Amino acid sequence: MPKITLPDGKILEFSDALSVYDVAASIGSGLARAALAGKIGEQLVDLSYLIEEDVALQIITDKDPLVLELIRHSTAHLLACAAKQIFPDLQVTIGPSIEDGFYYDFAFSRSFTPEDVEKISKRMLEIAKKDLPITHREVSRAEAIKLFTEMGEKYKVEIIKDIPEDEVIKLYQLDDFVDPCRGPHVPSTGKLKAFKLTKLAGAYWRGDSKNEMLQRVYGTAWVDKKQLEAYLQRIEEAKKRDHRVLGKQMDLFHFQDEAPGMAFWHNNGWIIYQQVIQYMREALRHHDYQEVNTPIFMDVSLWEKSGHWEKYAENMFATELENRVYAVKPMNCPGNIQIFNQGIKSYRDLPTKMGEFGLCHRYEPSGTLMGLMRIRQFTQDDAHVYCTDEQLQDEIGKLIDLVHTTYRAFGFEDVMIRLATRPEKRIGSDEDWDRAEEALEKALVDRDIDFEWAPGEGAFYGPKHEFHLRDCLGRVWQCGTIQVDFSMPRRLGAEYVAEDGSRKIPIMIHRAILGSIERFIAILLEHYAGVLPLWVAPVQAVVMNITDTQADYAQKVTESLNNLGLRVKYDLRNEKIGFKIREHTIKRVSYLLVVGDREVEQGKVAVRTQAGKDLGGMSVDDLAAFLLEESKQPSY
RNA sequence: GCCGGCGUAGCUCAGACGGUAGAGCAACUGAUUCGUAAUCAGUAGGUCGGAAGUUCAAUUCUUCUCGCCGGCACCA
Repeated sequence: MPKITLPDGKILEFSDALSVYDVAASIGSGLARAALAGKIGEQLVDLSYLIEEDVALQIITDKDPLVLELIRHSTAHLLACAAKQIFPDLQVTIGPSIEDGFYYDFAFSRSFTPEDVEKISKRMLEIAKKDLPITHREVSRAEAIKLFTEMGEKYKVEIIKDIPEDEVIKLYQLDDFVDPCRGPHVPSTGKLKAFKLTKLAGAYWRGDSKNEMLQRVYGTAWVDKKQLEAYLQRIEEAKKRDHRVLGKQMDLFHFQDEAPGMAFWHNNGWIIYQQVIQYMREALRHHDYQEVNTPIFMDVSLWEKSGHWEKYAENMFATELENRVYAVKPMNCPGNIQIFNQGIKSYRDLPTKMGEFGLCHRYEPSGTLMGLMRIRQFTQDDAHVYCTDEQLQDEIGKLIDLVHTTYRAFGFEDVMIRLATRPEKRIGSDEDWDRAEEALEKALVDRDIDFEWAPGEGAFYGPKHEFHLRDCLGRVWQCGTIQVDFSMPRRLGAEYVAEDGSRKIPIMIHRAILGSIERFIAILLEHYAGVLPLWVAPVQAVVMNITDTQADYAQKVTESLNNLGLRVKYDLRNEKIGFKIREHTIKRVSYLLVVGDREVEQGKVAVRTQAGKDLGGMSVDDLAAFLLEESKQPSY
């Protein structure tokens, strides 16, 4: 006699066990038609789920945000079903739902071509149209293994063998396709109304590069066509703000074949670069840092001492000259310690904070390079804090605050934080790692900051906080890090004289806030779609004349603004004003200043924002004051 | 590094049973002097990423290679 509590508190009583679908039908035929699944407690269940006891039940329809995951997962099954029908000798593996969509990994004797994907997609549409039921049954482990062994699905057999003993094995059936799966799924293929296969890619079996590579087909799925279209539109829009596209439009930087993973910075881009560094430089001063600079490459012996040569050499560039091997720095820390080591340091000198805008080179695998986001030559806004045991916690806390202040200054609120712990490849004792990890965790907990654990992802010399920002397509990139290191100072002989006269080894905190300046600029560009805050914008305004008559005036206005330290250009070309406006709008110039006879007469300029807003006529003095105010650096 | 796709004018892209290529924009020249997202006309511009092979002939086919893009693995 199940008693069913609905979300509105209403209680339905039934004399016999019944399915979720039956409950929906008892409420109304419309609901029965719209129902896609049920939610019992926190658990999503199939419509066919049999309710035998008293439960709190919610009927899930396509209005519910939870349904997207369900639809995507079912669409992945649909994909596998279609693929298997077209290529009977391929093997299926896994196919989960992911953000915005799903994928399915297949093992096949040859590679899929885009045409294959086209065929599969067509078949998917056909099966969806037929509105075939998606059913399931429970089987024993032995039965499941037997079935998939007979089918030649060795990956499935492996998966089944890994399912915990006490878990029931359910086989979901969609047309002739059977897949062991936890479910739940939508009740029939007709519910899958809006999907599209999007990408073809390789992926290692079980995510391990030692295993064979499978073929992954990505897709996206939504509850209706309208949402699908909106999503595709969104992706198109996002691509327009790709920093690589903006880099060309705004004339910021370029890459060329001879220097893979290394940017050529043009004047406009370099202005951004310098503005960003300038801001950080002043923040350093404000927070009692020194600023230093160390060599780009040094004898390999130093890297042997630091542990890099053992743990990190495969990512380092090196060259042999004068019978000695020089390694190009992938990090600034060993060099930085050399500065700390000059002269004798007292406990009174601690904490010592040394910042360095250090140019690093890392030999990144070719397949990972991506615009400015992942490159081989970049500058870090690096710093090292040398402190005592007692100071450690406090210093970490200050750094977390500084990271947040800085991100806010650049307009970022959406920051994801991870705590990466000891990796397999590491130096230092387990006790040190314990202390370091605890200190990092405590700093976050004390501040009530949400974070995720990233087990095994720390640096080889210490655990770290990772601060992640998103790019325009939702990919997250690590920017800032705070790393606690007990090993490097010892290895490289850093020490200070303690109060009792003994020599002690300081703890070192490595920290980068922006991370790589290049990556940060890429994210900054995408975040603002190129329309940067005025204080970073490479061209803050362009003065343009309507006809030749105002050319002198335009030049004079430009000059007077530039004399105040603003970054203003003029455009006196013999072009219509609409043409000039369009061009500079595309180049993301912040303010467009039009001067015609009217403005010359009144000693004014007509001001228009990049977004096309007309701010009307302003006197040159008023304009200057306005621009100067807006181009002030944020506080630090 | 691995899987797949791509590489043609400064940019965005088209194209060719194998017979050495085209558009728009940009550039240049001229006309036009114009009020808030493209004025008109003309001119010039390419070892079709690089190397080798097949062929009478390769930018097109094959192999290798470099680079870029999307994923995967990696990302101290």
